Amino acid sequence: MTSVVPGATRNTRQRAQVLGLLEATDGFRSAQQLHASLRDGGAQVGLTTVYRTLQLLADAGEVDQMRLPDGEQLYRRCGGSRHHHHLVCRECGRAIEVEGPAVERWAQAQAVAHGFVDVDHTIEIVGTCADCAAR
Amino acid sequence: MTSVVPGATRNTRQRAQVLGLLEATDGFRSAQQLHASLRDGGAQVGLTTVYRTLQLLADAGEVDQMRLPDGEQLYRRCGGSRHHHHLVCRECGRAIEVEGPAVERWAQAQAVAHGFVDVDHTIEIVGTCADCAAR
DNA sequence: AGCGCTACTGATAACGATTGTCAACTCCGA
DNA sequence: TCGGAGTTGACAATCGTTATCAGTAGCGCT
Ligand SMILES: [Mn+2]
Ligand SMILES: [Mn+2]
Ligand SMILES: [Zn+2]
Ligand SMILES: [Zn+2]
Repeated sequence: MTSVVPGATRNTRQRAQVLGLLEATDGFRSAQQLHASLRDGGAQVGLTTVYRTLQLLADAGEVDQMRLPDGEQLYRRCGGSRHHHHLVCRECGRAIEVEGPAVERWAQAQAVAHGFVDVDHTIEIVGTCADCAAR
Repeated sequence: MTSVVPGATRNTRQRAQVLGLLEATDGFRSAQQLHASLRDGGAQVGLTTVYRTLQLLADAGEVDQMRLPDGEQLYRRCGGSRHHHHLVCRECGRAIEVEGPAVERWAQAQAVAHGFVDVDHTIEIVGTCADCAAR
């Protein structure tokens, strides 16, 4: 069942192209940016399909999602299956995956201490990368 | 200059009403929810003004902002001026302010280690509170 | 290889939260 | 009290995302 998109039942050209572009891209990109890149590259993919495929990939844990201050959704091919967070450049979108076992435990402990269950968390570090700062 | 909204030059009835409602509310609420509450309470305030006032308060650090998974913005009267984060109930919006000096240092250290400058971060813990879990 | 079922696609319309517009209004200092 | 600049609010516009739905094309089956 070697499917391009885990969870989906059919392998389509469009899904392969979206995932292919994500593989070749580092840093977070929006659905619209990805769609534009595909069209520019000659690929024939609808914007709706890009959104749908990204949602499938996100649900399957194959891509990470983050949100800009203005609410726009960004996507990025996700490294391993290990739980992690991101250090993102606010200028160029470059993203570095980071882990922090201590932070995970802290978040869980805070929630439990207040009687919360089914706990989740979002942690994002934003800054300007060395390259963009030098520019 | 005892203004209801720090940074603003004039004290208006509308701004006082918005801030007054926030004072009497615990948990995160959306601009539209706050507007509806004001109208229900007989207050005469436009939705646009509610948005603008919330933005002013957020810029002044008087309210905290967070975002639901669907992108909707939520606001909450912020306790002290100390930097902190929130433990939020996904059911009822109840919010508890939490601090974690170790987490702050971790985020800063991660960024610096990768050459990032002008670092910021967002940390939110989401779960179901004891009351909502019991329901 | 051919067939048929149905998942999938995509142009388009709809949606909904937020922001822009601008004439009318009202704080507030002089 | 007056004047004008900050503020308001009904309404229009924006824009990322989702819903429609008729047409298309994977893929299991024979
Ligand atoms: Mn990742
Ligand atoms: Mn707070
Ligand atoms: Zn950068
Ligand atoms: Zn609750």
